[in-house]
Amino acid sequence: MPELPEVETVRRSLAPFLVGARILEVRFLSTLAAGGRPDALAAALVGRTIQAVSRTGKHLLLRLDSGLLDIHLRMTGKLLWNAEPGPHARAILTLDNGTLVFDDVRQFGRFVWRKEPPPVGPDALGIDAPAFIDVLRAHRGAIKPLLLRQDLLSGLGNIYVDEILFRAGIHPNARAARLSRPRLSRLYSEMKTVLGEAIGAGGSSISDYVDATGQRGSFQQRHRVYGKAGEPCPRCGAPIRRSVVSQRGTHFCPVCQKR
DNA sequence: ATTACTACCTGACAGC
DNA sequence: TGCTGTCAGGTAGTAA
Repeated sequence: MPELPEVETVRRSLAPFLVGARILEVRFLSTLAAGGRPDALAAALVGRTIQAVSRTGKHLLLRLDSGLLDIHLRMTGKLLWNAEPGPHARAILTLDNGTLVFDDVRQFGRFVWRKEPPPVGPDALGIDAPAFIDVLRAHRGAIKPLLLRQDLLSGLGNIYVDEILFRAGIHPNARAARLSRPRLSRLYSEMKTVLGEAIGAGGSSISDYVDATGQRGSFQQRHRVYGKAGEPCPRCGAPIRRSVVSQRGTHFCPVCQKR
């Protein structure tokens, strides 16, 4: 589910409750969520105070007195403030001012205790244009798989890559190293624009994404190609096509997006 | 370095 | 109703 705009929306909705709060109890209802060692992780958290809530890429980071709790929501993870735990609740953190429930149907999400920030590339909202262009020109492959690589650039996922490539007029299979600097510069500015708009809209709620207070996002109403196979391209009217690129459903306009 | 494929999990939905 | 197959916002691991 969540890509950079959704994780950032969760961060913003959660930070006012979490910053300064003390962790009183941690219960993992699924050992998977704790990476297989729920007792050790719970012990590292209990008694600590949350000093800051930050984000890099799709990782939500709670800074405690002694390290970082790295929460990755993967596909279906949700963090819910003061919600009743449902059938898919995987962890419950009792704080001195409320309760944080981690809900995750598919159980891909993870809580990881770290001393250092997660090993991912520069955040898509933080990277500057020259660095962005250099990263992409340094690789041979198709542009879409490169944009999805979190070790190169962190935060983009399947929805936003398709939306950004559409707005930049670049075909998902275009070879990154063969794109001109002006086209990559355009890609950079469209990336910033799309991510900014999506955060402003509270993210994209395709099926079940909600922020920490249960609010859905609305950016799905502004998707131009994602999930729109067969519908007319908003720019030229040609039918949006769906293909598979690096094992991911890929949506694009075969007329507007050039290699 | 790049690409392909499998696996991890569960649920929704289409088609028979 | 109920079975089967496909798909899903993510990523790690292995092999060619």
